[in-house]
Amino acid sequence: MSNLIQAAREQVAQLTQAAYERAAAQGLLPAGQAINGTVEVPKDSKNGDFASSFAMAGARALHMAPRAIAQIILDHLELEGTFFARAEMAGPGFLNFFYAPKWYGEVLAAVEAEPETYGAADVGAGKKVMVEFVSANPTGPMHMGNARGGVLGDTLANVLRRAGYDTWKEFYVNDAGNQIHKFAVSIYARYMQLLVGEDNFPFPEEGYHGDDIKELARAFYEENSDRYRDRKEDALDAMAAFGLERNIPKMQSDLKKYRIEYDQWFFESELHESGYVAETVDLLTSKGWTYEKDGALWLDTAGLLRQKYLAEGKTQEQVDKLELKDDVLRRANGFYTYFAADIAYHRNKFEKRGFDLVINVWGADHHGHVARLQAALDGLGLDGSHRLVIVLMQLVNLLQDGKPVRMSKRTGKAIALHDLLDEISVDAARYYFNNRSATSPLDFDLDLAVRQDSDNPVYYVQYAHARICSLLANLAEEGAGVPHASAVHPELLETEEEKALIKTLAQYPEEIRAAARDYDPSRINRYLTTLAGDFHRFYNACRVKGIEARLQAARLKLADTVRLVLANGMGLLGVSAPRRM
RNA sequence: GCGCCUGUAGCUCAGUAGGAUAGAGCGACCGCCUCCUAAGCGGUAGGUCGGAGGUUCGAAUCCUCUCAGGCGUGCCA
Repeated sequence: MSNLIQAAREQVAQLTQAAYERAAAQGLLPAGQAINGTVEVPKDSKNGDFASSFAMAGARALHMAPRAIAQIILDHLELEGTFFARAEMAGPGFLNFFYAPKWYGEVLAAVEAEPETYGAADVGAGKKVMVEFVSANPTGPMHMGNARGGVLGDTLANVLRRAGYDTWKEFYVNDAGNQIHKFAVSIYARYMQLLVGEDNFPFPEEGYHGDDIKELARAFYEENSDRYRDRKEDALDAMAAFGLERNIPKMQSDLKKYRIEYDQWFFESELHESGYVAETVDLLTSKGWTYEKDGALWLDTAGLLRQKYLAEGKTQEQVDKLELKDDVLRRANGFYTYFAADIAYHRNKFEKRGFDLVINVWGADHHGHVARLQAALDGLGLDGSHRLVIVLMQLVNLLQDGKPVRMSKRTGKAIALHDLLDEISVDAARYYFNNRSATSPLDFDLDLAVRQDSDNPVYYVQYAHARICSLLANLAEEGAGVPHASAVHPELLETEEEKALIKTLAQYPEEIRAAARDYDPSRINRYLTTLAGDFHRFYNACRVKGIEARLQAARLKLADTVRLVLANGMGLLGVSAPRRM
């Protein structure tokens, strides 16, 4: 049990309950009442390390004033040998508990016992979870939205692993379907323009306008000359393959530079070629969820959603008010839609590969697809409503000189991920894109980001780490090594700065747990900023070098413990922990 | 119209499963290195938590209504 906050919280509840029972046995309080008081961490540490609302919550059941109850509980508390040195009554009847030195010592020992994996939780219980993220179309370079999604997904997967999940990172490559056709048509148009002149061959309005398409056409021309001039159908197949063969490795290397590596790149084309899409659609048909209309095969999305919403507790009246629409799975021309392939892909995740939980990181502009995909999986008996979690990420607003720049892959104006990494460090980019929860839109001002050297919060955290490393090196030169936790006298760490710092160290497992629970890795950023701040304040208030030996040892141990937790957290973020700056 | 997300300090955002006097960073202003890294620290200024009702000992947090912004509502992906 390395979660000492949780352990102490539970102890408060037990101590309070035991005191109540002792008082009740003496007839001072009515016996046998079940009272659910909460145990909170007060905002102001003057109000203790924990506050129990037992007396207020029990006022009604016990027929007594909260403060009277609190006083009786207080008189019957037995704190000998616990994590707490004392307790007092305050305000409307709060019972405030204060840590004993023993607890502070335990925190240092807990980090020492498992520095690399400190913070581990078992909320995942070994469940197999897939995090699918970025999954950008391979028809062009990745943009800022992909950069944010990449950091979010990668960091989330790291957090979930630490929280006890068996995690798997995946990139879904949309190498089939209509947009690949448009991709090929675009390359073909640029290719023909090379051969006959730009004005003599029209570029399709729906095509991809970016310069990267021109470069692909030129490269294709250099390999094939004019061989494909009058063979458009053959050319499209060849060009699609050519473009993907160049773009996909580029995406892989860009992401790798960004320190993102996947367990698997899953190709949509495999689902089509193996007949798995057709099989999945047939399965939906056999379950009665499809019908034919206008030559196309439709999914009864409206029916599936009604069933889903009623199961979630919406009333019939509420459901009737919704405007639910059905979706096409197979067009009249025999081609399957993206939606059909997506259902098949997710069936594959659950049924074929046995994932217990699937998390997809999507841009918020795709939110309209969440419910219908979950409902379709429900229709297959895969319980998508509970096992498929979509983390919707608000989009990145790209700013230049404080003004918004429209991002569009079609017009080719997107700022590419590899351009970003030419401008700012991977550390800065990864920290920046994880600095807000997914639900809040992120402004990215390129001019600011480039200038953002010392202003960037990542340096604040890294600086704390470097400072500690330097401190440790200085003391090592004097022969003062970091002591074992059992040799530290925690009662010497008595300033507010030292105590606040240790409490923040103890908070780490809680942050991991909450980040995993809420699928919100940006908590780790905020936590590290807090920890670094607490350290900087400690460092400013408490000298380490050249003081009394036992106190120096205790503070040295504290500083080293902070170093370990900073490095641990930065590891989750994929940010480096420098020894000097 | 309907659906999802968001309204908290000048700006960008937190607010831990309803708790005590609502916080941080940036920006502004005033201070702190003969001493372990000043990429740091302290202080000041700045708020009717979009608005109105309701639930209860207690609401930024839960419910209803309402206002504003973003996104979506394809036989595109």
